[in-house]
Amino acid sequence: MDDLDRKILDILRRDARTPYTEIASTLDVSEGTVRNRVDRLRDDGVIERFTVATRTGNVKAMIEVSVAMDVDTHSVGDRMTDWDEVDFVWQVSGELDIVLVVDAADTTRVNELITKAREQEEVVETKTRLILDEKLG
Amino acid sequence: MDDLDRKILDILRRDARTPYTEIASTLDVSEGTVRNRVDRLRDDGVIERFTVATRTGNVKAMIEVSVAMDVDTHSVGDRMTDWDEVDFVWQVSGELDIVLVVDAADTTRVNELITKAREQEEVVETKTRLILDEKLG
DNA sequence: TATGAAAGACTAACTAA
DNA sequence: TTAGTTAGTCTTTCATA
Repeated sequence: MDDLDRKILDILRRDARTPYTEIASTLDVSEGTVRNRVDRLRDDGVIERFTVATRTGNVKAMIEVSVAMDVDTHSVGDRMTDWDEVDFVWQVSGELDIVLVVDAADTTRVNELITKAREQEEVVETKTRLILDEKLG
Repeated sequence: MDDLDRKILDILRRDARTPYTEIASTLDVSEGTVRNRVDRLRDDGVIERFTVATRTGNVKAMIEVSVAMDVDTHSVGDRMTDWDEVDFVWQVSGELDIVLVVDAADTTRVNELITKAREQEEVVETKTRLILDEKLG
């Protein structure tokens, strides 16, 4: 991970469809260099995947979920990855155990997701926070 | 947004480099249809951007930040987007105002980021939670 | 790093609902 | 009029030297 790698990643983060040729001329290296670097970054797991950032609904939110002491948070979390409108499921340290990042049509749908979370027998508490604005680092 | 759109998005979310021809044959439509749909989804803002999910460090964390009553959270948040290792800056509702999603080399670096956040004069409180595991929805 | 070959994406004209 | 298809062309990526 040197400076060139970081610059390539910056460009890809903003637009992963930028052609290697364009990245190359921007950074003043050859197309092959960019391609080799990207391949290596992928092999090394620095690039986890090429993906799309979407906004299918009008409301993004974090639903924080706390599960009972004696249950495996992973199995609860795994189940939630299958729910519609759930973009990410994070296992986190701290007060609550799981954070769902969701992208829903409206607040009613968010509410339905909260209800669904609360209906899981392992879930003892939820806290929800709307994501009012998102900016790229 | 019909079922075909959703299926295309699912595929792209998992691998945005899947060729249109491959998506097309998986979903039993023509390559042109996939391309037209993707273009439209992009124009409509459903696809915000093509990007890479990265893990440059070994520790991901949420740093929650609370700012003083009388300041504009946006200006504080905007400043933080420029910091290294910050992937996202969210303005959120609820107890704290801003969530930084960071990807740092180690916990020492996370700690340095927390310190940096606390050094901002508008910041009155921080809470940090490590992201122990991340799964795609 | 440079080049030719292969793969993929794009243009535009056409068809069907 | 809108969505889908197809054929031909152009661009990007890939493999090799």
